Amino acid sequence: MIAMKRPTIADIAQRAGVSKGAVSYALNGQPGVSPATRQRILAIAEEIGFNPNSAARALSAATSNAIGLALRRPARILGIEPFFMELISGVEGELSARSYALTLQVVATVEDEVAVYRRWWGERRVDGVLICDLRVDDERIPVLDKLQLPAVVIGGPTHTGNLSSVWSDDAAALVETVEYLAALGHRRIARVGGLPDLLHTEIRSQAFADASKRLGMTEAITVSSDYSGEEGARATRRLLSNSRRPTGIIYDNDVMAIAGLGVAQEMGLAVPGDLSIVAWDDSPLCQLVHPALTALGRDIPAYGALAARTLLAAIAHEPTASFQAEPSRLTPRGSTAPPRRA
Amino acid sequence: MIAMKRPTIADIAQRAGVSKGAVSYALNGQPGVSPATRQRILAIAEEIGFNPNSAARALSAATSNAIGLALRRPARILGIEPFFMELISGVEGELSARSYALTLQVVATVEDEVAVYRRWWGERRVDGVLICDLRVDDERIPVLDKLQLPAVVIGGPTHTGNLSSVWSDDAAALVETVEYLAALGHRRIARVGGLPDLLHTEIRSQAFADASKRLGMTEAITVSSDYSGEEGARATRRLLSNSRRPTGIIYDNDVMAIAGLGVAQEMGLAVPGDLSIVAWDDSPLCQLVHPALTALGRDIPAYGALAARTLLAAIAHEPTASFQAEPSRLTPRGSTAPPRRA
DNA sequence: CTGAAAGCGCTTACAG
DNA sequence: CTGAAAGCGCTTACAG
Repeated sequence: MIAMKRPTIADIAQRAGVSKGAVSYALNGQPGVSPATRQRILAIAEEIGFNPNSAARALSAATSNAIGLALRRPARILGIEPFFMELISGVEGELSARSYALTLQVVATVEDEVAVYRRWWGERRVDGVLICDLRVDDERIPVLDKLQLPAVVIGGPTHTGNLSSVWSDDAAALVETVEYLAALGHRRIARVGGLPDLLHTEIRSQAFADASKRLGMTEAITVSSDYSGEEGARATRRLLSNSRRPTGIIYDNDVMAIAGLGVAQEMGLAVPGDLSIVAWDDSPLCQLVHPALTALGRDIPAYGALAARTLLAAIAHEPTASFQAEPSRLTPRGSTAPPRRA
Repeated sequence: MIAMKRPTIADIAQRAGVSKGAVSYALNGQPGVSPATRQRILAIAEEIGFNPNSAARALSAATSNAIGLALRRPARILGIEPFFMELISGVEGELSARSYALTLQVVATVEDEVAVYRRWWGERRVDGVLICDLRVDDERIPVLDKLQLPAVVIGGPTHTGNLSSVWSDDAAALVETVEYLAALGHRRIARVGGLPDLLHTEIRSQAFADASKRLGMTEAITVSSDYSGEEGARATRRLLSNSRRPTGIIYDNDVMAIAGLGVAQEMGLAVPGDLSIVAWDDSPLCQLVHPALTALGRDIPAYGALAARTLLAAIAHEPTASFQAEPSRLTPRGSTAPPRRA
């Protein structure tokens, strides 16, 4: 068999006895062809297994039908956080329905990340990007704004410049958690927070401080970390070595919470008897350990899908806004209980 | 400020006083321009921040400068396995040096996966693809072959049809592990394997059976699972409920090993006293738990980089071959010890 | 070494 | 409703 040239709209036009323009209109659901002609064209396209050349389409329509996602975390940490893969699968659910592709890039620094955006936009590789890990004073925002690259922030809702965002109410979730621990009888609680310059860390820290003060907690400190297990373990060790150690700890991710559980066991403390543990971003990991971890969870794929829809709307120049996803909900499991009387 | 049109080679040509063709040659390092002209063109391109339109380049060069990766795992499982993110970061290290992009797609079924390949290739979205999770009788192989879509298999080295592959010697790693457990004094060991229709599962199962027989193990059974924590826990419970329970278990991934550790603790068995645990695909997760897990690890980013290089060579029509990556190496930690005398 | 031109496969005004 | 044609921004033979 001779290697066949891939079919083009010219082939379809020839077989249907119409112009290439008519084929284009028919294929794209545009007006300009009669229903009968459209049917015929569609049937031929289907029959010969036609797929439009994305480069040709991109070149003439000035649209790439791809969106970009740059992830700036060390591979070591990226891999063990289920968050991103779940987010990605939600994003793709939305994209593939419209034949959009996702271009992914792992970057090391914010300079690299910004360079990737410039290159992608300059090359017309993507029609827009999704931004993660919003910072309090985020240098990406002005760059994106200047570039006029359509972008949606996953996070916020403040500090997003002119960009739309999708966000969930972390403060509310944290208040719910502190109230839950207070109701169990905890008076000394701590929090192992994520990277301190991330906006959502700031929001959570503030909510934690406010809620614990309001509820009459005698101590309520936040220790910063980088989401890695090692840092989570180190922070836990420091907290538990204190003579007035906390009876409950809230962790900003699942990985650190699991590391914290390991440290407690290593130090001979019973969970939940001596220490209650709450993990943010519930994931299957939380149910792998013993006891299973009480966790704050949300539908991350739905969050990603919302972000993708918002970005697609921005790309289509539809009026967009910032959207609030559902807040994280607390699922009590075996790692939380009233504190044992000293 | 007026929104500026993005610069094209025509702009550069005009400013340099040469033809577009000369600009193209200069930019792509082709012969056909004098060193002085090339310098001048490059300087102008740099100055005005020129990036070639990827669609135009793709259309005329019939190359997309992107490769595709379709991942077929439920989002739930994909997220908690560090393997893929580490693989991806290794792949990208190789791609970004050559300005190649990675197009990622999460799929649910093999039919969807094959449909994605057809569409990508039909649309000329990608120049080649990387294939994971090779099966014993893999329907993707003949499709890719027929499509003439350049592809490299991550896995093998057998059952890859005409495709090149990168692989590591799982059998050797498993033999090393069984020998290690035997040297510690274990006589009854078990294995919780991955999906049974994956080729590497088959290879590991065979090696496990052979090695344990050769070393005089009285019992050495493999239980199949799907890599999820729930299945790992269930398999562990079943194995440990046996009156002649194993004193050591090898798990095909980290997640199941951690779940198994949880089950042992739940059943009141000491690890490593009553049960030794070995995890495949060492990851930071293995050091999160207490005791830390003895694990088989390899440099996954390097594995991904090798795969990317091989695919790029295949795309460039360079002669390619299958490459063997380093085998997994065993890192003993706290979860393995001589079995306690019953 | 350089220029002029065709062509990649689409989309989209513009005429009929 | 349909056709003929220009144009998107590159690459690449083909002449000079």
